[in-house]
Amino acid sequence: MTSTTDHAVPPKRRRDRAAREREILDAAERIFGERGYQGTSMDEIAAEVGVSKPLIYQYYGSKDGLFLACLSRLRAQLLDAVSEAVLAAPDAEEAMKAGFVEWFSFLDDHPRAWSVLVDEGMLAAGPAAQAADEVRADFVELIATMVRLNLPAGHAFTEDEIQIVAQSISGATERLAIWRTKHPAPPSPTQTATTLMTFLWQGLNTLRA
Amino acid sequence: MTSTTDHAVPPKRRRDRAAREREILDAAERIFGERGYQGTSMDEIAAEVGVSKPLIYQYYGSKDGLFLACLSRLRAQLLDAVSEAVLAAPDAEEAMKAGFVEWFSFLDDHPRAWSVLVDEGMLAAGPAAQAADEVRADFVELIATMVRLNLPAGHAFTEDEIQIVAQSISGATERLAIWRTKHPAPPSPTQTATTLMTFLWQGLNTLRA
DNA sequence: CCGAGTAACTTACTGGGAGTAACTTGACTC
DNA sequence: GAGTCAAGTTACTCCCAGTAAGTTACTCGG
Repeated sequence: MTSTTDHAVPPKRRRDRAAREREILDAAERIFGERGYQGTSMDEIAAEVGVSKPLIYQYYGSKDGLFLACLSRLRAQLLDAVSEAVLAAPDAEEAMKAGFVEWFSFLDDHPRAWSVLVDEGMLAAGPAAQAADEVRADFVELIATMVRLNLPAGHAFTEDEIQIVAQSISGATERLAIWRTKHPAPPSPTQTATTLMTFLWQGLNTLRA
Repeated sequence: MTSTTDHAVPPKRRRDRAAREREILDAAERIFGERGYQGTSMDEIAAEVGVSKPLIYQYYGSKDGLFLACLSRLRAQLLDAVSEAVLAAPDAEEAMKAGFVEWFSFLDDHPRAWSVLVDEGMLAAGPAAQAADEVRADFVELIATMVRLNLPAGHAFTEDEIQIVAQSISGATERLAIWRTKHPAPPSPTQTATTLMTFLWQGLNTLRA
């Protein structure tokens, strides 16, 4: 008598591809976030999902591919949050500040996301590098747009000059995010954003006053 | 007759520890610079030096340890070059600009060094992470010193605020260095430094004028 | 010149993890 | 219920970081 174990534990049913991909991505995001890229093995992720390793390879191609997929999704969420804050602001100055506040807040509220983002340097070499750059480029473009809006109509700035400014700001925010996580008692997102904003807006020279 | 093969090809003589360590470090720097951290195997470095792998482990402990040693030496050279430029300048503004010019120039002239520096994110996790941070911290400290010198004597800035500014500038320069390597025709070190300097000094707001 | 001691160095291995070839199982269609 | 195709698995290979245990060259006191 096939002792139908009570109310039928659904014993690992098959799911369609999209659902499994999401499941795998969720698990990967969590584990990468906890242990970092190097510290995570594909077997571990497979075990977590309750699936075998080759399935993950079938869907994501490689460890880099899976990591990149996590990275892209997280970056997109972050970009959405920041964009929303920026668009809701009344003027350029407020927009930039709101963007910074949201950036630091989001990272405070999503520590796992954060770890994945930090590890993206891992992809510096290899074929995934270019894809990783493109993901990051969205952010620089948002900043560049804000910078352009802040310049007078007939300004004399070249595209390279605008890029230099936008890249600088992007690099600054990323470094500050890292700094805050190592700081025993980091300044609040608002405070950090305010100081950064003042500095970027006024410049070093006028800070003397 | 021990046929002294002509003018004695020294057939792999032993060397004292310090000399071997330097030899290993040089080879490691070159290969890490060419293939990146992940793409380099310890066997490869060992073969390059003409020595067996365990010797490298005896001297440097681990792959991370060896990489960190390369990183430290390169960072020290870079810091020296930049410090010298900064100290030779007549005032704070010139000092900062000279520092930026030297930073970008050095990285242009030492592409291998550069690749290693980019890959330092590789150490984000693991026990080497803290050591890597300390190496980088020297740079931030140099910048922080310049920032402090530029502020009036009885200023009202907290240490955290100064750190925010210094970290931002450091992050900006690193990101710009990466940007320049991907740029098909990057602006010259002087040009990049000038634009960055103007932006940092005047601030976004005054750029409008 | 010779043995003892030591530092430089090697051979030969383990373990773990990325990636893959080849096969099986379940669900749906006609 | 036979055919078919996607979902999924077992059972490997290879590569590479790291190590245990031994061997060889140099040095220094006698």
